[in-house]
Amino acid sequence: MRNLAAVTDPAESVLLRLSAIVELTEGDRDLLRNAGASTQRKIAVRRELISEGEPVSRPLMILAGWGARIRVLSDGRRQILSFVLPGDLIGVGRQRGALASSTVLALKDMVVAEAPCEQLLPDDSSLPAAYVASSSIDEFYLQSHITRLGRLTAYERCADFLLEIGERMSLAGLTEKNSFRMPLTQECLADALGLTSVHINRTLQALRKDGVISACGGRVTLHDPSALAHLVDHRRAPNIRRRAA
Amino acid sequence: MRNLAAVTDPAESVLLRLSAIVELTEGDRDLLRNAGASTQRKIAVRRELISEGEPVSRPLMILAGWGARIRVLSDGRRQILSFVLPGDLIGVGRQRGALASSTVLALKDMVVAEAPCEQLLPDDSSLPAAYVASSSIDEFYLQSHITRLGRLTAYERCADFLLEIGERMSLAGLTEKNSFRMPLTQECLADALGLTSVHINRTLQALRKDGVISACGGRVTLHDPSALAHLVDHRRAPNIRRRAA
DNA sequence: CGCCCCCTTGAAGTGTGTCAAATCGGGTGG
DNA sequence: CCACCCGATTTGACACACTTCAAGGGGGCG
Repeated sequence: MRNLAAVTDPAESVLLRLSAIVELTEGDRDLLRNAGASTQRKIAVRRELISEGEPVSRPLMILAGWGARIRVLSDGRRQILSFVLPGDLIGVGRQRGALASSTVLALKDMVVAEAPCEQLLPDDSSLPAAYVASSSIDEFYLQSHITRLGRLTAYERCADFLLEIGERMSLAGLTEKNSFRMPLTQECLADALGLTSVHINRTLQALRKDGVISACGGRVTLHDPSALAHLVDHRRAPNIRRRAA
Repeated sequence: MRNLAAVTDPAESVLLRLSAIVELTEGDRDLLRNAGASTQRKIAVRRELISEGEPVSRPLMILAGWGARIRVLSDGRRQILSFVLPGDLIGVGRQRGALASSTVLALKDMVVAEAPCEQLLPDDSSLPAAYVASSSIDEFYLQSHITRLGRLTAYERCADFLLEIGERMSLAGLTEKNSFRMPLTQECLADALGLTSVHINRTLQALRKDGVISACGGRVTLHDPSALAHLVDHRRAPNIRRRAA
């Protein structure tokens, strides 16, 4: 049972996600587990994990909770650039001391830990490769988000977005069948998808009416992900080693 | 005269851009100039520099020409994710052999060369730092693009976009005062900014009528960049060492 | 000269935004 | 256990930014 494991080991999501990217050595796993156990700290809702314009701290791994990378315009308009999920790494492959290009906000209480430092790894470690691959996956999702905002309708944006989150939650071992927790308000969805919360509401209703998703109590179920993926021409991240299953 | 220098040394734009990011050693400059002279090749318009889903080749530096990173949907809709300009690096900090997440297309005839290989650099080289910083700047621009598409009006999108391109051209030493060449069709602009070419046309007219830009013969002039930047809440890339001037 | 691509313009349609009010649901205090 | 409150969701009516469709014009190039 993956979910039970996630409870026992705080770094479980990170381990799952990274081993879907590269083959981790046993040493790597220990390093991650140790870092997860010894350097973890909590970030309360609404707190900023990283603040735009300030020097970034050490690279972090996300053990639990949801965050969002955001930009806020001077008149209050807000854009969510990406969501930060358990298993994700942030700030790896950045030069130390560089200024953050955007703010990362905790949407739910989060637990984070410091990612093992790249300079102090054994020679046979595959973590450097994992870090590089992890950031190319992040870049892929940024590109997908651009395409969503630029060329998809509201209906397609929602569907495509839910597919992506489902994929990412699955990588972190946080799905059961095609269902996962998604503790986002419709206003958050709106800020991510470039719409208003009113329109998000109507669009989600349309998706439910069409029977492609159901949602209740912060839990989303995709009824037929592959059919939906085909419908909205959804692309999955390349460079992920598909599980045998 | 910077422009004359750009003619004499093919790697001039790369040198200018990278030295705005980090302090380059004399050895670094030689490496870049040599690579620029010895490994350069041309890419004809409409040719793909990188093809989505295929393994990426060696990291490249752009010596001349314009390219675009694109995604195409199955029904023909197209989104331009970013533009590739002289001085840019592409594919640095990616694991060799990984699959490309998007296609890079030459919009004009391009000249590219292989970027000096990270493994073969002298210890005092600052190129690794430059590569890392260069890709965080790329990421910054992706984030800006998301914000443009998600939360700005057509008018703001165009203005913000032109400011960004002006900034980048200036880094590569390709501006004169506030004017630069921009060989993009309005359809390209539309595909980048998530609009139709018809609407781009009308929006550019509005910008001209308001006296904020003028454009003729593929040359754009921004009449008062800082006022415009303030108007549309434009943000410049962090981590760029401003020239003393 | 004539073709082709790109830009330009007009008129009409629609997806999404705006504004405002009602309802729901979960927490809190009496 | 009920009364209240607050944020989130839902609904309706209307407005408008942007799209669509279609036709015309301009400039480079064979």
